[in-house]
Amino acid sequence: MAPNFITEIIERDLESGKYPQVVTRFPPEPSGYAHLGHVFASFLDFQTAVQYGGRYHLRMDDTNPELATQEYVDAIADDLRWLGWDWGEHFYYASDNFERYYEYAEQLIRQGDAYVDSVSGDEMAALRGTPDQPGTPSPYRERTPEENLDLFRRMRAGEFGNGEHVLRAKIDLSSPNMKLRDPALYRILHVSHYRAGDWCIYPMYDFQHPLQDALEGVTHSMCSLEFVDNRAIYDWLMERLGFEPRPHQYEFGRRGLEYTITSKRKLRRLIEEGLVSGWDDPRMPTLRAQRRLGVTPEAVRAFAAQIGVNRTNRTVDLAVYENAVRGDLNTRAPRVMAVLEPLKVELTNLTEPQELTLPYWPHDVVALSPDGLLSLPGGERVPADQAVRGVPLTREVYIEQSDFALSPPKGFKRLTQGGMVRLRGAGIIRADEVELDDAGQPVLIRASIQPEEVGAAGVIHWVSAGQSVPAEFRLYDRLFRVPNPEGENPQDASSPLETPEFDPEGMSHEGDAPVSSDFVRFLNPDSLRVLHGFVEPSVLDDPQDTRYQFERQGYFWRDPVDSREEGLVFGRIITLRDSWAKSLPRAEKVSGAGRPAVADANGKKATAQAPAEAKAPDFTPQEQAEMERLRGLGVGEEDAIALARDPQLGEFFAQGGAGAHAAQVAAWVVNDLSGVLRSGTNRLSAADLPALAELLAQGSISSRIAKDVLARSAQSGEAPAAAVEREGLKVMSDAGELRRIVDEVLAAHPAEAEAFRGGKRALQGFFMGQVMKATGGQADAGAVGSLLKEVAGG
RNA sequence: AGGGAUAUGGUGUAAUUGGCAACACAGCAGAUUUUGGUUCUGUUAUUCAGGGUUCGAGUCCUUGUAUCCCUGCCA
Repeated sequence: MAPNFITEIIERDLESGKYPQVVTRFPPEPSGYAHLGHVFASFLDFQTAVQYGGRYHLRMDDTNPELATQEYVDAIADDLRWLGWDWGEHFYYASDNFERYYEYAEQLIRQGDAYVDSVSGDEMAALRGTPDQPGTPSPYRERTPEENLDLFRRMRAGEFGNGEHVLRAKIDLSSPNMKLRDPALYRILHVSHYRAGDWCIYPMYDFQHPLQDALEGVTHSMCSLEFVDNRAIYDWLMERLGFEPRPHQYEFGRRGLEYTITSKRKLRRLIEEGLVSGWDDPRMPTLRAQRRLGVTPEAVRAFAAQIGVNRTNRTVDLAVYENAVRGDLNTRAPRVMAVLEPLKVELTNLTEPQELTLPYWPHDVVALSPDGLLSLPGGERVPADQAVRGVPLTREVYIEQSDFALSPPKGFKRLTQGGMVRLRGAGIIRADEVELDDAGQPVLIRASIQPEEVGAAGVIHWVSAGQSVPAEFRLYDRLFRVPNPEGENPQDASSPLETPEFDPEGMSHEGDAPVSSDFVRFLNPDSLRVLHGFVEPSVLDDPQDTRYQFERQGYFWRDPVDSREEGLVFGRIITLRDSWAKSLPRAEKVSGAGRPAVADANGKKATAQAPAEAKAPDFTPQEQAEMERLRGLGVGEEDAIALARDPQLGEFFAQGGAGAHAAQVAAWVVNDLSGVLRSGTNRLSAADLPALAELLAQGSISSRIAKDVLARSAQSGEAPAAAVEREGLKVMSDAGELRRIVDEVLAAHPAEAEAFRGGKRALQGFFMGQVMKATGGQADAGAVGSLLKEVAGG
């Protein structure tokens, strides 16, 4: 996990001793299968704990009895274990603590912090008000604790029907944060829970989640950005219930993946409509599907590790995932050959069948091996010369249809009529005769093996026609044609035939169904191609879960569900990168593997806007008058605006009585002191500012010195001018002295100094900073600047 | 509209907290290659906009703009 704002917080907390160790948790709701979207969140939770020597919990957030099932619990835990996580005994269920939550709810009621409300759902929503309309108290808001307790107990006892009452926190009905307008804590739901049995009241997320964090001893509770507003409830609860030490919630931005959807509802729809074969259809983004596809846990984790963390929702380039998958497979998958779309070649001068011995690994993977050993498909590590398999070469072989062209495009490095090409490991052949079918397509090539000396531009793969194994090949491609299938994709042009009529007014008369926003129409019609071809016989001896690179085709493995000994089914995990296909015009592409031109996805980013003229801010007449008064004093325009609009700053400035130094004092107040003034941590007296300004005006201190002193005085309360006096601060402008320091600094950074002398002017700032550091900020910047220019220039 | 959050190359993140705008992926060019793969080398391109403070601003101040979240008895 690369450093991020959360690790920063953790390091601070660990250092200050706030917590003895980090405890995190990943809290999925068991109402669906884990998918690539969860990978990032779980990785952040788990890996962060690992990194700081803490522990991590897996927790099932199963407070909604209508959604949670044991099947999902098992599946999620299984997938996460597959990813390599081990939470030991720290596997929790929210439902294990229903009894304890209940006790805390009673405590809140007794404290007067919660009440039973008895209005309908609709009414409650109406009473909550709107963002600019404060809520109105429900008629039941002032029930006594006794009354509430009685009602709440009877709720639990099952005396009421669904929705008749709710328990609500009593917080603030007029809060601008809607979450704080007396959120519901418990609802009545006569549904039995898959684990907890016959409860009829269920805790809401906002009540349950913080409590569960606290009960587990979680320290840093990470969740996604949409819960920012909920943090107020979290903190309120922790405070009211007196948890100490207590967990804190931190929010991070979600990470989506291009060409992928993660909405449970939409994924379910794909299955229900038969658009994919199930939750483990290899095209699905679920972990089950990626497992079946053949992606390894190491690759998934490498992917997760590469994604950064911050507080913005972002969509990650699919290439990052593909890169992780390929990088993992390159050194994991032995090379063998398979022909997916066969074209028969007769080797007319091959008299006897041969058994070739070909290496599993290309030269570069061999070179990469640290111990010189290489894996056999079974996993055994052997010396390079033993990492081989037998491959039969017979008079009839198959090559790939796309590896022969009657009229080759420019740059074609494969077989052509009369041309030469190397059959991997079997020598060079020349196509002497081509037999065509009625449609003019080649059906048989008669070729002859040529001596090595003739040379060949390219190498193609092949299998023996008589001694290879028939197999089905499933070629998967991305499920969607567009990078953001859940967005609007206004520039969806990759399917010209289906492009709807452009309707600038957005008033299409046939717009009854929201078809345009329907993600299904972005499905890639070629996301699955099934081919029947042949694979070399060596694979029959290998373990079922061997991942191969079929040379020049991609990475494959046996479909763990559908492949049989007598009916091999290989699924393509991922293609090889193909810079040849990329360079070809669209029509000539061999397969649909090319990537559609990037249609800029919907609103992930502010689409560059015309230089919208900055609207003039609105000022009240009072502000206007105050600004003019300040301007009259000599205060700069920007500073005047700030002082006039922020009463805290304005007032502080006024106390200063700056007189002739008004402009300088105003600048300090606005630019350097606004932070401490607003946070209320300032100890500096405004009346002390003019004296400092006077020193600056006289030239005895620099503005850098003034700034530094100001910062210190804001903390200590000492008059800045007095601090200058006491610390003996003054501008250091003695040329000889400065030159000595500059030389020292240059000597201390020889590499940079050389680059600087060589003309890298950007280093000016670097050296200036070094000089300032060396002199405690007292060097005369102007003088140092000219010294440095001399160095760079001469 | 009220509140909240965010903004750095095409994409995802860094930047010693005011001092060389960097890393990875993608792109482009070249080298190596019995995989149009891999690897290696080089290279293009970035601080949302305007203003201010400063010797120096991605970072501080200010005014805007854009995007996302919040008005479930879901999580």
